[in-house]
Amino acid sequence: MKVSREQVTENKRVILEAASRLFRERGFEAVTVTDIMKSAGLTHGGFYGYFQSKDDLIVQTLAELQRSIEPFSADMATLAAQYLSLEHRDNFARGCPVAALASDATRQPGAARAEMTAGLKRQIKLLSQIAPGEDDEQKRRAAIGCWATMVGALILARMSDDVILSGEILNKTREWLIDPEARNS
Amino acid sequence: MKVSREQVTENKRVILEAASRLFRERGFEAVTVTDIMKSAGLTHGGFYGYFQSKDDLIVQTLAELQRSIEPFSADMATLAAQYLSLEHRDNFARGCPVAALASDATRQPGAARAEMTAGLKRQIKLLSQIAPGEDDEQKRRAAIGCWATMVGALILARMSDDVILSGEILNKTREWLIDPEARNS
DNA sequence: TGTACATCAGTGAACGCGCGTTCACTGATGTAC
DNA sequence: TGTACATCAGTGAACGCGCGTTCACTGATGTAC
Repeated sequence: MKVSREQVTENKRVILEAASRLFRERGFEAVTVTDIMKSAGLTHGGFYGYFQSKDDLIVQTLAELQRSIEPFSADMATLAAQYLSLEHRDNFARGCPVAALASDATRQPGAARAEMTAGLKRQIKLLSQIAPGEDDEQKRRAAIGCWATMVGALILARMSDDVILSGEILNKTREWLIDPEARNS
Repeated sequence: MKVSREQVTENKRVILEAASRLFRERGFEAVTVTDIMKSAGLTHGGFYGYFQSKDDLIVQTLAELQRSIEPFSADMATLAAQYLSLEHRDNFARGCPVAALASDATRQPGAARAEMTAGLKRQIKLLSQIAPGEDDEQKRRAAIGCWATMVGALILARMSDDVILSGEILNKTREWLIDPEARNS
């Protein structure tokens, strides 16, 4: 049965939101079109009224995630403490898409890679604004270094099935990252 | 046709080697049992004489990769330069399994996660031996921090389809990591 | 050492299954008068 | 404003396909004498 134009707009939003959650939880391949539509309260057949293909959905989901990146209000130390928290580690669905989809995104075809790259550029630019350094060059270098460190540590912490090691990776990386005293002394 | 006992041992080695390469290139899901056996010069039917299931192969492949980690002879700066090189970025098949299989490994069932965790522990222990620091505590923290940074940077560099950005991520992270002057000054 | 036979690694057709995708149909929406 | 009709979003059965896995068969290996 046909639904109203407002409902169509809302449905597309809900489908993209469900896809965004499920992809981060289980990866692109393990999530089926039926899973996503069911999670959005619809049946699988209607999917192709909204998207050309599953690949198209992946691209639009990444585009949406990329657009939703906002400037950071906190400083780098606060951001690192949030990013490297146990809550973020355990919350795949609402957490960082780069960490959740790391190796999956790398293997996607062109259009998805392009959206991911646009997101990386935006993230680095925004991080540069709160990164330490005397000039733009130093700030950008610090932004890239800190960003790589946070993403890497979250991935390693999620990979470990030993909760002690997992927590240690998050804590030690945070200390190492934000406390200059603890680093090369 | 039956083959000799030596050939059987050799075949298992070749299958594991092919799996190790293909999994790093394309991920666990995208590689089929047929792909692996063909790459090892055999047909898919023989696979179940060597492994109980595809999951069993994944576990044994990770176990083999973990066992092959050797102590580092270079210092941290040299290691970072190798790890964050264009050659390593472009060579998935022979490169770091942690970076190549990051999000895939996280979603694997128990036995595979356990092998991955054993590998992480071994890697951190060996890196601690060449990490900077006045005592074991500091060395271990530096090992974890450096390791997270290298893994994260390689993943980000591989994610970007913009070669300029990709190279910049590798170079700036290397500078940021090994040059204390360039960091918080 | 040579021979006859049991063993079993490798082959490739076949299986059940779940996936992405299609399509005829349904019935509420939106429009023309 | 009310009515008759065209539109089209959503449904669910069905499709082709490729996957992991099984199995009857083949023929070289390894062994017993």
